[in-house]
Amino acid sequence: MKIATFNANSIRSRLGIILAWLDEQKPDILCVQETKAQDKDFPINEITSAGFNCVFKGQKSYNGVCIISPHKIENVEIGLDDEPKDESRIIKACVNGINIVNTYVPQGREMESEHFQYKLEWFKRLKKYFDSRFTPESSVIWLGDLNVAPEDIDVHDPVGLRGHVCFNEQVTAAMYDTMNWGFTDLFRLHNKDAGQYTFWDYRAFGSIKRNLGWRIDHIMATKPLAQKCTSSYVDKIPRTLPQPSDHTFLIAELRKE
DNA sequence: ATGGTCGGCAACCGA
Repeated sequence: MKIATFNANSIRSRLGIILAWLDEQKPDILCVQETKAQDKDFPINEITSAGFNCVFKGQKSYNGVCIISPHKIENVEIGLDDEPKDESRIIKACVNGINIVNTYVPQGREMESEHFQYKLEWFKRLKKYFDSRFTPESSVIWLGDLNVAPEDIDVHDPVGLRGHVCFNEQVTAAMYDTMNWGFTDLFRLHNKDAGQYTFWDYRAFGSIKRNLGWRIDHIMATKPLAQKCTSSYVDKIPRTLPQPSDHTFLIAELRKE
């Protein structure tokens, strides 16, 4: 069982990359965030023509999430339970008996802003969401762009970046609190070294070449699934480049049984 | 270094 997550920053402009990756990697599940397409503009025909099922929810210009799988996608739910539902930030489905919760957590903008408080609150609401549907003994994968780098080893400059909306004590506590409901970080389970990133801010000069990265995308699993996880790693496109890259797929592999 | 660059979408917003 191969499960992956990818922040597309527009699924339409990354469709070629996604279809090539699906064809090559043949994952069981690919979750995408920041599809940036309204439902009427979502490239569903291209994806189904490639042999995949896909459920999605988007909005104009921003956000947007989807779940892609060659398998049957069942029990789809969109949005959080209370208002604002943020329908284009969370989509849930069941694939081969595994519950998949794909989230695009609000970025937060500035520490002092209401948007950051909203981000902290979002993690609390997500914990309730898990609590109302599952138990820690259920088979649940929670993955996506969580917009949090929890540890010093998850950013290129822990001193300079401390206090950023994606790297501070409060936001880490908020993420851990939701994780403590019953999730294990599958990537950290298999990788203890620093400097393993999933995101490079292209606004920073030469961020990719200089490897100014962040690990803000995650794949979490409840205990029963974490026990079956054999590996987790970041797949970088294009592969001709050294370590950092433009596009990163975070992958976790689970034993079938 | 308080900018930088993308993408959506049609003036700026968001990351």
